Amino acid sequence: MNIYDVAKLAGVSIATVSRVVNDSPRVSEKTKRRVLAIIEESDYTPNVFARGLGLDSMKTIGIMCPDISDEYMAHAVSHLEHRLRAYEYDCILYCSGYEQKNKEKSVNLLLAKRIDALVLVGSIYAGDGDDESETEYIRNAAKQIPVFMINGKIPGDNIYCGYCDDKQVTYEVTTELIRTGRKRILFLSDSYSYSANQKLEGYEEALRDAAYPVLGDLKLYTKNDIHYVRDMLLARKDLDFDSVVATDDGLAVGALKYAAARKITVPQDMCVVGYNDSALSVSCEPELTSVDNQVEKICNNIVDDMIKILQGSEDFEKEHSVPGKIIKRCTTDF
Amino acid sequence: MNIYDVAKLAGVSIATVSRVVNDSPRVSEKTKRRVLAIIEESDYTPNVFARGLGLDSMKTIGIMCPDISDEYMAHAVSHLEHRLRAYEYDCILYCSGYEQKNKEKSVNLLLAKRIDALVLVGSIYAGDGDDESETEYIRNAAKQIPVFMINGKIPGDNIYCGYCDDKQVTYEVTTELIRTGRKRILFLSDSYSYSANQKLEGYEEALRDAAYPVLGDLKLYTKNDIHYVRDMLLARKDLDFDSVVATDDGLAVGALKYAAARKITVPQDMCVVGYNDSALSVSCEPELTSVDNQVEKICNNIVDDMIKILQGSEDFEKEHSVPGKIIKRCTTDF
DNA sequence: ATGAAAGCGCTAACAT
DNA sequence: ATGTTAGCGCTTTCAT
Repeated sequence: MNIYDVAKLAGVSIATVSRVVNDSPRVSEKTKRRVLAIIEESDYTPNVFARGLGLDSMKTIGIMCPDISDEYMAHAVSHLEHRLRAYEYDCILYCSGYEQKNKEKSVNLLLAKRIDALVLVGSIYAGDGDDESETEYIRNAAKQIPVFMINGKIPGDNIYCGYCDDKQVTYEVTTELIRTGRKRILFLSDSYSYSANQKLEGYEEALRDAAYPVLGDLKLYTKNDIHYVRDMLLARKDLDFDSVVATDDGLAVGALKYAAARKITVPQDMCVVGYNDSALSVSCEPELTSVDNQVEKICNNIVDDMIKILQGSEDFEKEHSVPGKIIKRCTTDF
Repeated sequence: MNIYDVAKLAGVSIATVSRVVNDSPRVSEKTKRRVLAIIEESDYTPNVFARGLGLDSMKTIGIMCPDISDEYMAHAVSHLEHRLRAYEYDCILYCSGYEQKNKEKSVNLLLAKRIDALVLVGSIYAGDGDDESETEYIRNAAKQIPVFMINGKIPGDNIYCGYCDDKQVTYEVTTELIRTGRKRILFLSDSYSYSANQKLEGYEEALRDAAYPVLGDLKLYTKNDIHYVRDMLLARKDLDFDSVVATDDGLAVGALKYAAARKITVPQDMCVVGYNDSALSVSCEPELTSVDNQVEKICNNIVDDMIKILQGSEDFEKEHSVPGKIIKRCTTDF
């Protein structure tokens, strides 16, 4: 059943059917009703490929993330999908993995699909900020279609960014820890991404502002695996710390497991703060104080702006920064 | 840059370019090389819409799940996406929510996209097995394209199912609990889905086989929220149980929190078994014995068969059942 | 081995 | 208000 069949059945031309389907005002109420009736009873659906060919768009947004089974990214994708659906856009999902080569390849495959815009979820795509060539492929993509970053920031034409102010909130967290008497705060991270670097900056600035030394020993990079972190900490007998600022809840829970193994009481003898306010944070014992980085808000902002940009409007922000929110639970005494 | 431009530059017809692009053997090695060179240096990519229009396929699979922020579904989608990518299929993702109406609407929107096949993730789509009309929209979809269920089973032409043998493994878990002396086993669930019903059957059969009574009191349906479950259990002072079989880790962790609040020692005075072997199960304390329902295996099986079906091969299974695996941790004494 | 041309189903410019 | 028709860029059949 195509537009010709419908036209024939309704006794009109295909142009009229097309007008009806696209809700053009240049059709009389009467014919419109007749055509609509035929469409209804014949179960006609316009061929999206033909339409795409003509308009050079299928109203599809490419969403790329390193790993959809990561809770944070899954949440981001969930919000993006919902918001985009409200605007009648579809999402095609690419999980690129974490390797540079695959990230580049995925972007190219996605571009070949003639998507209307590209969303990159995860600060991993922003690189570590040092090496420009690392993000070259993103700037190239932006030459063809608008590119949006969730939780990442890279400069460039046609690139729009939304992120949590990780530096500020990590500064606040660290400062609270200092205020409540912590002397040796361990910074625990699992990556050198843009966002991890922001968190580190906030941590260091808080230390400096409190006239604390910034010690290399107290900055640890490890694998985001609860047991791995616990065992690693257990093995590092030289390490002396009375609190932990982690860039992810998984790392924080690992620290909690370490405390349990060493019979260290939390929060009295050790404070822990996680990041992302994930399901882990209420599953562990004691329940974890964590930072909510407002991914829903970021995603909604980005989608709303994307639609405006795709419609050619000028009324949007090139960047959105939202403040993080400290969710106080039981692993801190503030 | 389109096929005409490439043809002109290479001094051949568009048919030849098309043959080269599609790796047809009916092109001389020499022209092939020349055309390939032009394609390379001009960055030509075939227009997927035009190709889709001609072939009536864009090599795209529709993946639908109620909620991608659910860990289980996120994992399923992750595995599906990876496997499909290996076969050069793209995924378009729809999150339908849990309401019947939206599920039906989402399927129809997806069908209108002229996807090559549809994957339904989550036993929620299989209904509760009682009401046929609830799954009518799926059988209708199957009239147009093959439909695949991850963790669900509904009969019908062109519908293919992959699932974990939830009944069997729940039977085993319950039997172990009985063997280790548990008398009053609470069955905790959050839905009446196909899979939840299978688990219930396994639970009941185990009780019957052990000549235990099957008590209505001990079958509880609640919300999948850790604190909610804890508080609900705390409020039900009448309830007497010495172990819990939960259909999801979140529920199980809720039971654990209840035990902690009541100072009940786990596993000595109360055993708990979760389901899905999620990140929660190693985050909580003590760590949770859980059932791994082998979602990766199910997804891979389904995708492999899907490809065969799309290629017209007959060498596939209409159904895949994989056994669940009990991951023993610290909340049981078996 | 290669080319010419029909056809896929739609949108939109133009004609009436 | 409605119809006619030219693309959109590809695949494929049929000639050569």
